[in-house]
Amino acid sequence: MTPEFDLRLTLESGQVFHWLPDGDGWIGLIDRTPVRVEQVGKRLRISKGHEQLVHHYFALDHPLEEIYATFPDDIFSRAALEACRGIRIIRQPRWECLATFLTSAMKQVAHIRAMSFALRERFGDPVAGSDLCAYPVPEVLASTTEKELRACGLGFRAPNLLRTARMVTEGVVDLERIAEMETPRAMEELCKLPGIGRKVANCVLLFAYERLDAVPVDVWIGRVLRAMRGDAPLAELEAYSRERFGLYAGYVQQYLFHHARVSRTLPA
DNA sequence: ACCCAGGGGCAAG
DNA sequence: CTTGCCCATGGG
Repeated sequence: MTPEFDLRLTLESGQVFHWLPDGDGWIGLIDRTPVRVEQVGKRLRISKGHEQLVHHYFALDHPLEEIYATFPDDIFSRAALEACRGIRIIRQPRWECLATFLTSAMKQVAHIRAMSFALRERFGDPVAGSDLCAYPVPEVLASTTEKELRACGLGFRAPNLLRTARMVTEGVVDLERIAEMETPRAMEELCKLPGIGRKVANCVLLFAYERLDAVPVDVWIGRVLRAMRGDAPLAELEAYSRERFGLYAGYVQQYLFHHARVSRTLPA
């Protein structure tokens, strides 16, 4: 007996990029712990001993009904909620989330997955009891070369990941300390890192720092917001969405994003 | 062949 | 403060 939750939608909604289908369930790593999860009707089958970890990771404590009650009353949001009911905003490890979304710039979800797996296999530690590798720690990535990162398919993102890994390793930006900051200050801090702008920083704030009002405005959300409000610069669209979507704007955004992506009914 | 992808950064207007 | 352009790479 679990609260409202859709495992498949959550894992396929473009928040996280390393889970693998396994029969009727999924296998993945939560940081360095290998876990298997399967949803049977309303029940969740979780690999032995990982119940607490899985509940926390998938944020099953988020008050979903209360969150839905704050969704705006327009045709876009209602349709997205109808189609995506049960998606939760996952609590991701900070560095893994930051680095992965740094590499996401101008890439489709399938490519982000491919780069993530390449980096894990090339530079991450193998995890005992699974075929998966942990996401490489900043210290290891900091000691690679741009060429090695390009070999993982990173393209122009390679120098950014390398320099960001170095800055995090050197403590120029402290990912733990950001957790204590007010969101605007945390945003400012994250944007010091090369390859991290407002969009990626908002992804990190939403998926790794539990700032549930953060709205990453990518090309898809940009289309939805322009359909709702008319053309405007990105910064204005972000402010508009947080004002209009409220306390859980990041949740609204995630539903709009996934719905737009799978239905493809919006104007280009 | 052509277009686009969960953008960022920098120069120029 | 805005807009334009380039940055690699792979899939449709």
